[in-house]
Amino acid sequence: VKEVYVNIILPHLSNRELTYIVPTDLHGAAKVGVRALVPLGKRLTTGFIVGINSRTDIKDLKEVRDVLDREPIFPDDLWKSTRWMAGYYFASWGDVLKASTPQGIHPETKRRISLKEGVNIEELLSKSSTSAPKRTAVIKALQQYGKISVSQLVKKTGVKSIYSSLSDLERLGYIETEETLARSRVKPRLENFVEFTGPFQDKEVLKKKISETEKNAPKQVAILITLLSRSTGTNEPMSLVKLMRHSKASLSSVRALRDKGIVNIFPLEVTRDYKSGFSETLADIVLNRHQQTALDEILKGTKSNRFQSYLLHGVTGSGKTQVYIEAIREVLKAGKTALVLVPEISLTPQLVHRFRLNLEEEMAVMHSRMSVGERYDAWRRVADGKCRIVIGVRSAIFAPLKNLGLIVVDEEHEATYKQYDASPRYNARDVALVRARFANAVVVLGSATPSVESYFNALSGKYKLLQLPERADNAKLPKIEIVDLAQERKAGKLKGSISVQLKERIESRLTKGEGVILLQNRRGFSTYAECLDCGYVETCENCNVTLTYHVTKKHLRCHYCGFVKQPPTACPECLGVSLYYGGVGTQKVEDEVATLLPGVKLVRMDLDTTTRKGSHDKILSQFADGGTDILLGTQMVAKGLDFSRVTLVGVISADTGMLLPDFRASERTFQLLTQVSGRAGRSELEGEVIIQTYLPEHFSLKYVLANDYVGFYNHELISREELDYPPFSRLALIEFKGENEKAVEQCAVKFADLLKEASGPRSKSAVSSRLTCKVLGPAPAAISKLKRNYRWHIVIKSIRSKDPSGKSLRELLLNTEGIYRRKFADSNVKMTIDIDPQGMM
DNA sequence: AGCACGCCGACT
DNA sequence: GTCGGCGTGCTC
Repeated sequence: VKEVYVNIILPHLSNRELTYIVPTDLHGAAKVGVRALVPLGKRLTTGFIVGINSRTDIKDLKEVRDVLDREPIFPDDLWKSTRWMAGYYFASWGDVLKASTPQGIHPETKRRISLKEGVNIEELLSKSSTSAPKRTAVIKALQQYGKISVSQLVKKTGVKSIYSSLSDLERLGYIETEETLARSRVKPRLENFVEFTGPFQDKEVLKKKISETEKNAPKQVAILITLLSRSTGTNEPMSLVKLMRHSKASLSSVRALRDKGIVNIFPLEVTRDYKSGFSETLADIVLNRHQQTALDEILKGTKSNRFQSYLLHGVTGSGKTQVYIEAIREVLKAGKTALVLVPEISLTPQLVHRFRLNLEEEMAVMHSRMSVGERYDAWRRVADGKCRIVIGVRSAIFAPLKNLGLIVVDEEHEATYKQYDASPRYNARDVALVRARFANAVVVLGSATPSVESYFNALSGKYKLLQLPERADNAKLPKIEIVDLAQERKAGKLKGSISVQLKERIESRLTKGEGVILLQNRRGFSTYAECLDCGYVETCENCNVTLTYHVTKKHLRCHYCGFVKQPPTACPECLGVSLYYGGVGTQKVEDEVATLLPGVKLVRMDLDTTTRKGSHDKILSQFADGGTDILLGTQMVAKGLDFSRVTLVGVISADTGMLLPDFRASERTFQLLTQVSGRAGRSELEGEVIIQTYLPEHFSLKYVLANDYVGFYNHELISREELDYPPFSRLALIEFKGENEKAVEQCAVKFADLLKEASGPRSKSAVSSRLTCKVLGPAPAAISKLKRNYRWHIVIKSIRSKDPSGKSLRELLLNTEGIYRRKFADSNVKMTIDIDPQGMM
């Protein structure tokens, strides 16, 4: 009998493949791309088969326990994309594969621990309480929580390296462990439905029955009428919950009808589907000249069945969405599928809604607020080919669509496409280009304010540039005006953060019944709390940042780690009692508006008011139908909203992001201000924008004012070139963090030394990174301490003209990382590599 | 990640 | 010698 071996990739195990023997009965089932259940150490876990061999030199192999899929669960283009990601982003392929499948579909054994029956705990505790604190903590936790997993036990006790204590306790017979194989934890959701039984599907029979029942059971009649009106002609079953709600009847009434044989109650599988509470009616839309030209170009690409990429640069309100929709329509007609990426679903309810109205096609919506079950359902519907359109956030790039024809990346400049907090640290926009290449599909990157990198690529011919220079409904672009706050202050006219000019404009718009949007890109009340006597500023215990005062909760809070404390009654340094709440957050603006314009209905939209599911929709629909006059918020209010009644946009302070220590600070500011300005005047009503600033001379503002994207781009490009920043280089950010400040610094210094050695003028490396890479740092990060961890950064700039493919950067990093891990790595210091980082804070 | 193993200091 | 804590390194 021929032997069969498989190479398996497991999450967390870097990129090492492990080899297993395939038992004869699984020979047919083992294929590349399917998952296998395999033993690892003393547990069972799920891995991906990435190779099949008929021989191996490795001895004492374990056997594959089971094969979990009949066919590969990824289409080929996605499979290849995940492998590319692992290489490009320095992630383990296993981590990428895990990130690209819904949680809970990979079976794994879980160990659960409990106290053994009949053990004298008191005796044990008295014996070990002083000499063995860890054991004591474990026993007490088990006493309190019963049977729990090791990870929970670690959380509850706060004990690190718990395993030796556990094995001792087990050996001594105090505890026992139980291994359970958790099969897929997510299950299809079942809901009860109600329908008429056979005889009562006849209307005459039913009417007779209704009049018979009328006198003694009014509730039952209400149910029957509701069900009848809902299922006219079709006899379609109705959800039990809905039926009860609409007929205001109870379950017992429905049951009574079932017992009489009039209705059936039965479970049906339902998919947990995203429904936006937002509504809008479908207008008859005819593409204008520019839209049509752009669409025609895109369709040339889709018809060629070859990879092609486009940058759709359309001013705010130019109707990019309609171009996407028409392109998708054609792609579907050709029997292919489409993927739409958006920065954040809850911020773009109108986009999703417009897709639903325009395309009569099942679509899967994937966003960050979905439950595990919802994610699984959406993923499965796509994998089973039940829907051909996926619209979703960053991780939707992993949607298992087969026969992919088009990927749209809306607002391609948005930083949310980059995952920075966990491996794989990928940018979904860039992965979209790679995936489309593998799939021979078309990519459309859309934005009113393209990223400098993308516009550069478009001008250099890497992408085809498509322009929508006019607003779709002939609306004019808004008039933008700057208010110099420094001058206002000097003239003694400024009290608080709202200038006289802005106040007057708000009043005049409100008297006309029009809507106002106010932007202040800081949440909370004040951004710092300072003692007026000695200058002491309240800072976070865990992070090197100031605390924000929240007037709603009356506490100081850290926006990075969530640390909360009460504001001090006296200064802890000098015992002074005059605490000054400086810096302006949305809550302070809210207060000022209430004082300045009494009686005005304002709603605040920021992270603090939108934590609950559906709160976005609520706030927005209220504002849309005139229930509120002013929508005030952080950058949330700048994105994707399209309300015709908004005629005035006020920017409380344009300066919040301008001076951040990040090479993209100007770009971010330009984008935010242009985007928020675009919210004003979207129909016949002309819009105006007031931007308040202490830096009226800043070049970003000048181009915002002139509505001159290209001007901004040209200006910014020069400084990018001077400083070797993207698009002239590719960046790698290497971060070191840990609780021991000295150790973190030492690791960073060591790593930087290795880098400089390898990339310096005397380097002998084969593909020399000499002169192609520049090393910056090591230096403490801008936020030098975060969640108790000290942080140091190294930045590598790989010059594109000398290293176009990034090959020499990769080599430099791989070699250096190897030496570092072998010789210098300190387990108390965590090192991460972030390729193409978005923020460098 | 999850787990075992082995080293080392404190205590018997 | 033995026990308990902690760091290191392997998992086919």
